[in-house]
Amino acid sequence: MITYLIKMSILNSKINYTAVEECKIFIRPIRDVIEIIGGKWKLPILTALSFKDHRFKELEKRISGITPKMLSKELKDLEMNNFVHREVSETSLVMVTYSLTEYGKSLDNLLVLMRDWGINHRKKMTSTYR
Amino acid sequence: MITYLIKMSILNSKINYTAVEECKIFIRPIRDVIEIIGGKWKLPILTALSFKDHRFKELEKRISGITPKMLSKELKDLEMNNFVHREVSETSLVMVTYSLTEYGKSLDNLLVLMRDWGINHRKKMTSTYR
DNA sequence: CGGCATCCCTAATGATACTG
DNA sequence: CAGTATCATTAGGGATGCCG
Repeated sequence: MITYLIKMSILNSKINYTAVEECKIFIRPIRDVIEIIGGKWKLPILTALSFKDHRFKELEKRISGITPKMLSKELKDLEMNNFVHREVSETSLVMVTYSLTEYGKSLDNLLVLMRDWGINHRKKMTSTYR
Repeated sequence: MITYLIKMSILNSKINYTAVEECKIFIRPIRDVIEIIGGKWKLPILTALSFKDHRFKELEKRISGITPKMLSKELKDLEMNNFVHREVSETSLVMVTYSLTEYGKSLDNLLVLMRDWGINHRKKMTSTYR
């Protein structure tokens, strides 16, 4: 029988595992993270919202190059994951305001770690090859 | 004049920043990370190599669904980033062995954090919507 | 204003066959 | 065995225009 063991570590442990484990236990949650913050526009949107709440049009103007279609799609994704709050207030015109949720802000810790790792990696790569 | 300030935090600080800052300082390194471990096959390859060194054909068999073309490409990427070491030894047949480098193993810390965040997020999402 | 619907294009991946 | 070459497919976005 195959023994199913959960590794606390992913790459440093010598515990055997099956292809199933490889996929489900380690990879899926990491993929989730990548899906959540990956793509071309998720991070620009999140950082924009971290500064202040934005209306749809404001975001569109601030994030240069984004189309309303993509903005709409990405905002929906972020809202579905509870990172972004969407609030409609009908004055005379339709007005929709997007804001970061507390949960959205809690992404920050992870983002900082990823950023620092990335900065370090880039340093390493550029210093190695010259 | 616009003041250029580096935020230690990404989403929790109220310091203003320009679109340039948004892109270059925070987003690019995070994108780097995503590019390095993203894609369909990078993580399966890394986890496979973490267990033991593999030859090309072994990886191809172990990682179900991958084509030699993709395997070759992904291995090249990983090698370029210094995560994977490629060693050719000519016995009677051509034999190429791939292994994780120490630097590749150092990815582990970050992967564990991402995984744990992802697991937690998935829990949160499934408990919320039922 | 805040979006959706439609068409379109390219880059990434897959399938298959082949080579040193 | 360890890949490469070629063709076929697809999905992620862009461009544009329209609607409540």
